[in-house]
Amino acid sequence: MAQKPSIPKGTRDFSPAEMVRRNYIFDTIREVFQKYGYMPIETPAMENLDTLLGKYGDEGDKLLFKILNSGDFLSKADEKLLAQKDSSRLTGQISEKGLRYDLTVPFARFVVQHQGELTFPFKRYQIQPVWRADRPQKGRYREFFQCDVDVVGSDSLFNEVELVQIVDEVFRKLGIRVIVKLNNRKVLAGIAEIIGESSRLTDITVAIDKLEKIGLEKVNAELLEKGLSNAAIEKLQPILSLSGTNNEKLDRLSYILASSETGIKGVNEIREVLTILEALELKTGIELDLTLARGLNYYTGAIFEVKALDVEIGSITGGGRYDDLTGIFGLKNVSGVGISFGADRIFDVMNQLELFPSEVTASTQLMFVNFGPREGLWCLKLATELRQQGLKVEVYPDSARMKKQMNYANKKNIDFVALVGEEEMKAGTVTLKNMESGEQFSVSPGEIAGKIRKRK
RNA sequence: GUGAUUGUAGCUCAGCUGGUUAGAGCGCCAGAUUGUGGCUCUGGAGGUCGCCGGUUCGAAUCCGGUCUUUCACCCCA
Repeated sequence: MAQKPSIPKGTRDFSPAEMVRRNYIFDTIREVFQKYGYMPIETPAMENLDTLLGKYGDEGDKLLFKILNSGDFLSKADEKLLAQKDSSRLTGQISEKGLRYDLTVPFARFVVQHQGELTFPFKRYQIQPVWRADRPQKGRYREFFQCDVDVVGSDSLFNEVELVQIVDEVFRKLGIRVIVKLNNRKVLAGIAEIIGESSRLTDITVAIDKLEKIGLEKVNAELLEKGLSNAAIEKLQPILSLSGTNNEKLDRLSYILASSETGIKGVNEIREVLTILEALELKTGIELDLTLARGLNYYTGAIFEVKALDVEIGSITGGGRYDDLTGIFGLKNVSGVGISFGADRIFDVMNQLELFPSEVTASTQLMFVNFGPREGLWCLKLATELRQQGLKVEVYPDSARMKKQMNYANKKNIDFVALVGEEEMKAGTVTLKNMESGEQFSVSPGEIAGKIRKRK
């Protein structure tokens, strides 16, 4: 052992057992996306740094993984900056590429760059890893997968509705009970407006987003610290403590926000989405939650978040509408709305609740023990036939000691083992052994498939 | 970026206030059983005690640094 191998902080290997489960989640999500007419795209792991910088706020810029230029990158760097060890300013000279931070910004870039080839409204999904140089902690990694669905080029609220339908269908298929939380940035903007703190919208949303986690008092304390007036915080209280059914909340809100044009627009949008959803009779519960803010600043309309009902884990899916994401890349007036499924957290939820169906983890159904070249070849032929009948079959590659071969089958949880030695070949039979019960019988090759299928 | 925390065999961990050849369980390999896995028994392999430096006659043990693990904050999926 020369050195202990390891992987970078916050990254993970996935074992076969984990991969079949992860793929089950990805496949399920993909299938639903396609059912609604969304098509897959992929973008490079790395983007030009100027595509990424400035899109996620100062905090986000810090969390970008930057890629060193190739070659003698230092020779072109500014001597003074080098001498001063000014890393932040030096970065621009020695790095021009970075790993993608999310899928939404690369998607916006994609839309602008390929606008001539696309048909709008453009519906796409994208399942790829993203990277953040965050410090890892519970349920947070430096490399993780996002499953995004977005539609751009349509202002219709039908799109919001459709995304909720997709959420409903995905989680129903996976067997996870969830609640969809809905809010609207326009409502939040309206609230900021009527309490006279329009310019502090971001501070307000970041603070009230924590309401559930840290409580009303601490939220107020944070708002005060951010420089909001006592009067404004006072005015905010009845809004934060709003309760009742969705409709009751909406009625109260339209009264409170009456003087804010933006606020009322937001209320109406929520009302319309909820009304349509009601007509569609979804299984998933939908709750208007004013404290739902989501950090991402580019959201301008609806905001979604999905929480699992049976596990404490935070949100497992989230998204919203952004009116001008492509604007920064030079394409104006293209509105989009999308959501992102958090595959890693969904995985954790399903594991905890043991929701993975047994077929998902099923391994090889039949393994032929290898007795030697002649027997092996005979088995290879039979295995080929059985595979054509849809069975999962393998032939042990080496004529190793039988104990070793049986052990392999046992460890791999293989259902049946077939023994074909000299005797069986002469008699034209196969000795089939059920690895679970240990029972063993002699059958003809034609009976094998039936015996194995009967077990299910 | 801030504050804690962890690191000893492939894995999970023990190793008392520094003292001789660093242990256990599980796993692995071999045998009991040369065409039969899981159970049992017997034997065996496997460790520069994360790394670098310091204190000391002597360091897995104490000190400093560094990396790593986990957790909270910031932020976020």
